[in-house]
Amino acid sequence: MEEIEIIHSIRKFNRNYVRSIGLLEKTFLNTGYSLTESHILYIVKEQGKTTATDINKVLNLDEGYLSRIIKKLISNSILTKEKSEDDKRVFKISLTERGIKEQQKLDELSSVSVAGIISHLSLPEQEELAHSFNNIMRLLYGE
Amino acid sequence: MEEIEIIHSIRKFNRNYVRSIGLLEKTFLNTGYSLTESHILYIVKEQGKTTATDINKVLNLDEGYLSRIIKKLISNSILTKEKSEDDKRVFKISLTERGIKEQQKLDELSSVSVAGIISHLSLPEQEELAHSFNNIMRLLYGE
DNA sequence: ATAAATACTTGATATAGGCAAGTAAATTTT
DNA sequence: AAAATTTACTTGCCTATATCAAGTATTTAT
Repeated sequence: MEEIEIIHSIRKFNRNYVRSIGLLEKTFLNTGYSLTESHILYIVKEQGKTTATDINKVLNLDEGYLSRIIKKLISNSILTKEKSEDDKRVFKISLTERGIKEQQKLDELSSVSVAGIISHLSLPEQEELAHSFNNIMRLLYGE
Repeated sequence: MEEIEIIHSIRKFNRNYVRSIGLLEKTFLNTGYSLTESHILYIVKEQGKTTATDINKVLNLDEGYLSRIIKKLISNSILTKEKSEDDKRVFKISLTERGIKEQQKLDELSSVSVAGIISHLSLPEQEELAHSFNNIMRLLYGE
């Protein structure tokens, strides 16, 4: 296979996939959260008590933008922050009770959405699909 | 493989890929065009003389939004429109000379960007990658 | 002839995202 | 140990992206 074909395959995928799966829409699965917000909540769930900086090691957002999103999520009682003991520049961020529930709801909705997208496939086909996605992850990000 | 693992694989990919490849950024590859604008130009190149409706069969944007983007691209001399003969509600849209050049530039930049992303891989790995992307395209969209 | 559907436009508004400057605390340099 | 630099986060200001609803003109269906 020539490089031009390889690039062509990837670009074709890029054009189609992101849009078809709704990742460009302003609100994520009509939840009232943006894709970025839902990613932040996912990361806070994963990392437990964390910091804006640590969140941004994953997301690489504009710092000011991230700060504002966190502020908003705090004012909506989804997140809380407390000043760190050892480094007074830092705020420890975590999910509130309500935040945990909301995150789980988003998680569930996301899974249902993906389930819908692959529902027309047989189980072997779904497995093949997962295998291809895993393959890409491994090749691009080494995991 | 269980369904939950399959869904997990896909969601993991979704979380990582879109962001890593820069498809969420406001301007596409620092070109001054948005991702959506560059998709529109790509489609007009592919379809030749076409219409807003036909573009939107691919992109599914808000009609008003698409109308405005086209308007902007026309005022920047990237696109032109002329009233259709047979259906007077319809405008035929096409690339101007300048539009053709701009589209080619975007095309080239996009390819270079993808080339960069896969540059750390060996050719066999790149082929495997392309194969995985093709596989996903086939399974999800039947091509 | 009337109603309904299609193709496109416009107004108003929300939200996402980007850039730059600024504060405060920690770390490094000299 | 004072000065300079870096790090963590915030705020102001702005633009672009996207959404929703209503409106016009033309075509198709009843």
